[in-house]
Amino acid sequence: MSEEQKSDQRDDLNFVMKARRDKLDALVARGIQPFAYGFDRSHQAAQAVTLLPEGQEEGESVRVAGRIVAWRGHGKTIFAHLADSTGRIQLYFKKDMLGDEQFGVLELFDLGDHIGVRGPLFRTRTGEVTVRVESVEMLAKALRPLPFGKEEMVDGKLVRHSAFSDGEMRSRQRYADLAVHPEVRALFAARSRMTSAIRSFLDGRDFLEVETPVLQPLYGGAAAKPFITHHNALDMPLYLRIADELYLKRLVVGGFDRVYEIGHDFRNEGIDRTHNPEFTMLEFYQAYADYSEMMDVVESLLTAAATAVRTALGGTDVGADAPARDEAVFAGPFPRIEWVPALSAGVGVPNVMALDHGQLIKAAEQINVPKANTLSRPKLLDELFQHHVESNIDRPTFVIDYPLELSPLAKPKRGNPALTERFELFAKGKEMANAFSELNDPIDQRGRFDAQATLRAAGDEEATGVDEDYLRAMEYGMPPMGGVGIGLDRLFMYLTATAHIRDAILFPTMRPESF
RNA sequence: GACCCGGUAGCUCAAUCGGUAGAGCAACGGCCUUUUAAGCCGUAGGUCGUGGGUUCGAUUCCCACCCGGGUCACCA
Repeated sequence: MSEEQKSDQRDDLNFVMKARRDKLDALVARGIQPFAYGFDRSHQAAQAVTLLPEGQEEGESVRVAGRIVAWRGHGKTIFAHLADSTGRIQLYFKKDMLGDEQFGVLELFDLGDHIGVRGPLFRTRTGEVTVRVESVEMLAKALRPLPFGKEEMVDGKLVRHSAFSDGEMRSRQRYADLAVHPEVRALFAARSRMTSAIRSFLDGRDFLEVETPVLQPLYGGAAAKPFITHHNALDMPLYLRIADELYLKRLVVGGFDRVYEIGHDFRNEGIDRTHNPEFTMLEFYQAYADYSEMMDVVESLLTAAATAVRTALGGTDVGADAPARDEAVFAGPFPRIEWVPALSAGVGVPNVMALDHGQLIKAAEQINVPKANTLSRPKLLDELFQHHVESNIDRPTFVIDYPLELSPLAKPKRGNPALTERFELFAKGKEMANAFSELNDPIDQRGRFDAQATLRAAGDEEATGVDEDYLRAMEYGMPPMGGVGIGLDRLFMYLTATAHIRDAILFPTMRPESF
């Protein structure tokens, strides 16, 4: 930055920020360090409030720290609220108590400043537990006003006035969103608890958490457009992974019978209510298990995740209608319905697989699938299934035994090679998990890779190449195994009834702002 | 990518059938020693998303673009 720009900086600030800079200067002039190194807290806010038993008027002295979130001056007294990660506590400043000099410094305080205070607890006329402040320290001056709204309790419900509600700004400036919205913090805290619970669940079943490459020379394990980057020293392209699958299964070849990974996958596709270019995927693989064993695992895992979210949300206002809050939703066993009979019943025919292409197009047109006559048979079947079955599923339900033509990565079903040993878990009409008895025949696998390579050569960007290294691993002998993939953003959205993925991700991908 | 909606003060919003804009909160000054959307009096604060066009005059009408949202397409 040039000297010229630097000197101009203050002139560019709006009047609100100028006033705060002036206060900062005034603090320094009075010998007060506006950005402290620490503060010796005795209690968190929520904890301090509980220290004064009902009926007691005066209590012990506490030291609490946090952000000023409300400020009501009355001349020679001031009431304020201080908020930390646990909650808020009222502060009472009195000129007689602090003395002229300390009380005068309070003129230089603003909403959003971090301060630390010390003083005894007491109960105000209205019964609120409050700190009678005997000393106060500035911990960090806020030079930019936070978009605080005002709050009011109406019939026991919190009503916000002039709240920070612009969705774009809340996503871009998540720090501000979190700073002024305790319920947003509660939601993301619940997400963290959900992830922890999933880790504990898998760890408890002897799964090993591993880390596999995000930068990959070949991408695979799903059908999606990748992000491409370049490694300078090796002078070669690298892809950001679209799935963890192939590396995790290499590890099972290596003798780790149960592995899982929680990490980001990257797909270079559109952004909408349920898609973010990077998202959190859980994949886990269990040697010697088939898909029916994995259904039991998924059922327990989902219940553990829901319990964690329910516990974390606790008494907060977040997600009153969240499925996680209703224990009954997760009471097992989850219903299991077979793909072909379910769809046949939905369409109203004895066996949907017996329909020819023309009949499928007709059925698709009846439910207003656009350009139905241009779609392939698998795509038509999928459209029909989404409409007649998926969208009607409310409580967690396993759909099992998909047609082979819809499931190129799954092993054929024992006793019926037209089907595969595959299940998907659905809830509220959305896919929660996808799992198979994993293909472990390297000859079959090579054939499927070759087919992909042909598609790729024909211009299908989502088709993958032949992964010779993965085939080599499989040729060494890959035990049979069950594998499951669960998109954690979507799982969390379901559990908390969050409608937009951007509200389930702390920093969703957005176009950059110009500054 | 297509279509629709939006972008006005720090925040939440209003208005202008074309004559350079208002409110509440926040801010600033004053009064107020138990308030809690504190109150009362006063003050200040805006390149009306950006760039062009039409016009005596554009925040308003037209065009393009940027940013966001929605619907659709895409995403097995």
